[in-house]
Amino acid sequence: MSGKEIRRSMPLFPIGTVMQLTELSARQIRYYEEHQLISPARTDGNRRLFSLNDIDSLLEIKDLIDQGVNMAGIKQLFLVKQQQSNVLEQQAEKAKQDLTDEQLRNLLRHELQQAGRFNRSSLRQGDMSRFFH
Amino acid sequence: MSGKEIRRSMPLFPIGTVMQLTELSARQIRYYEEHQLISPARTDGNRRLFSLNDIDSLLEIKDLIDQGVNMAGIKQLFLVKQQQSNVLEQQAEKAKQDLTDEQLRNLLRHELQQAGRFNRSSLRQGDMSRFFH
DNA sequence: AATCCTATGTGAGGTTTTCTAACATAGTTT
DNA sequence: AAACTATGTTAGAAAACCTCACATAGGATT
Repeated sequence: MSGKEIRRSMPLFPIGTVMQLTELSARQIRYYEEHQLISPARTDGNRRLFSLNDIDSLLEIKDLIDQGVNMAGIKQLFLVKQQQSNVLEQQAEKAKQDLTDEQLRNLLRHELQQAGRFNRSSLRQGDMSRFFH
Repeated sequence: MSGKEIRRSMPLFPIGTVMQLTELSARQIRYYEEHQLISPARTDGNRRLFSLNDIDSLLEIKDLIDQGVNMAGIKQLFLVKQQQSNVLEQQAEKAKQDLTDEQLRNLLRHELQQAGRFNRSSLRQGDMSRFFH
């Protein structure tokens, strides 16, 4: 959960924009929320505001639905994927603890070089990088 | 005008989101539009939709206003900057025409490697890269 | 000092967008 | 055939946004 994730999770888009970006109907988007596949933020006035992550999820949902997966299946897939990334994160964390100071410096340097780029670790291919260069 | 510019100019955000992102009032944003410092798109229902470029411009406007520059000054600055980038683009275009095929292949390869990253050529320092990693 | 100008605040009245809730339905699944 | 799933559609209400108009503080101009 570094800075970039905070940014990618910023609530920015109203449902109308998301409809166009994803080519999903409002009904579909709300239905997926109802089934807890996404959890868009709300304004004070109770209107949904979606993040880039939400849009990624919706595009992923759309793909899976096209492939015949139902709500339950998608939910499970999301769960697994989340666990996976948790495991990877933990491993990375653990690996760091085993490093020498020298190695750690190298690692940090490389991570810094990565900053400022898109680097989604998604199973999908064409995610939001389609919309922002 | 490559693909990425199309993306950065996509109308996405309603004024409410832009207000929060820029900490400008709706009145201010509309006033700057009235003075043609920005030209946000409109929905079918006549609501403004702002792009990432619009938000960059607004942040730039805000900086300049803080520094005491008035509307006319900002307008001139924007004009100059646009001319500048036009010149740069022309130069780049001209340079390409003078290249050998070999050099051209190299150039294209490098440009492709750049794809998928943010690379604003703005005078400002902290632009939208603040919001998206 | 009186006036004008610039940038912004505020409010009214109207329209668009979104909200929830309900009912409808074509395809599955049981 | 009955039930379920995913989606469409509609209605009524509320939020967000629109334009236009008037107000005003602080600078600039006369």
